[in-house]
Amino acid sequence: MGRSPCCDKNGLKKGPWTQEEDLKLMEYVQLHGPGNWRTLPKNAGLQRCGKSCRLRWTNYLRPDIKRGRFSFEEEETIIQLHSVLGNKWSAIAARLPGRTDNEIKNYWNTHIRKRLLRNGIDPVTHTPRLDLLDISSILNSAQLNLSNLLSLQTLVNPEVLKLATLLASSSNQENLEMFLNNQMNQTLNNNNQLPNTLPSTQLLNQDTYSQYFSPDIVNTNSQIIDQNLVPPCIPDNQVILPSEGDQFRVPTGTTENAFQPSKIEDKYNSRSENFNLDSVLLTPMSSPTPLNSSSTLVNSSSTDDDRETYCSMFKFEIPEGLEFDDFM
DNA sequence: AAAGTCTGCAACCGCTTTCTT
DNA sequence: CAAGAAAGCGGTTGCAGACTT
Repeated sequence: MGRSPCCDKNGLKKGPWTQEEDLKLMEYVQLHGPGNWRTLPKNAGLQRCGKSCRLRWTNYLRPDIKRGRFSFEEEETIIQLHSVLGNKWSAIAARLPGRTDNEIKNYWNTHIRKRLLRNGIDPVTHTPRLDLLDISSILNSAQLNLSNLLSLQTLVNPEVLKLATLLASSSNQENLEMFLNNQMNQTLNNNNQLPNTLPSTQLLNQDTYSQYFSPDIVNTNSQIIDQNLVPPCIPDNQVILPSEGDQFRVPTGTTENAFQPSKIEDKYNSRSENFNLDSVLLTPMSSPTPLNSSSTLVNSSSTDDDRETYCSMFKFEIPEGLEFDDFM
């Protein structure tokens, strides 16, 4: 059988902690150390449940907690980690000494997220928001050629645009139109969030996938940098097609041949000892939108703070040992 | 000055994972 | 090994203070 209940919920106090309660908890923990939260409230003379005590200690009373405003460096770290880890607040907090997951979560929701939205950045995908654009008018009015697409590069999610370029350059304009329409519909269906996954679930199998793309687009799961966090998505030296739910990106500057399986395999086979194909494919390789004064997202009226935040989101590291040009 | 609205954050809720018996 | 509690975690809520009308 399991353990006995941690506490009788009846009659236990809830809500804000008083100074007296804080003192009792601090004194007890200083004497006996944190842990054993089940018996702590009774032993410390607190009318709280153990869970409440644990939260109060870890989020507020712990002596190593750094209080006060987040520094620029901390904010930048949060944004970068969030782009990789998503809402894994505890994982983010583990990399920010003195900050709790709750504090980071609150700061994200009340400050960073709002600023990103204000700057036209999707806080979920960390890319410019596709829904801010009228893709349908682009499709209806403009010739879908390479130069038109490239002229949009400062506006559209660069990954999507690159994929569009890829398709456009291979005389695949019908597919491009379908793809962009699907991106747009998906965006609207997802509360205006720019999707990083393929447009809809019925497309996410190998058969229907080929409606849109030739197999030279590699599944990279490129938002995931830390391989320890996920099962390897590139088994052995195989280049695999996306499966349901997989994410994909195409590096900036990719030509249509760059991701042909043979190219990847050649690169893999000729790798040096420390060349790690997984890390290459798992790492976002784009340096997406040119952040210059003509960008509509970072313009002359943006504050330095805004610029820094925006720029910082796209700092990705290229794995050591990778000659990126060789891939192109 | 009062009422209404917004903002930030501590604390709670409920689900999942880990641990103990 | 199973049952069930503790611990961990992310999402949400409630409230106090700040700000706006």
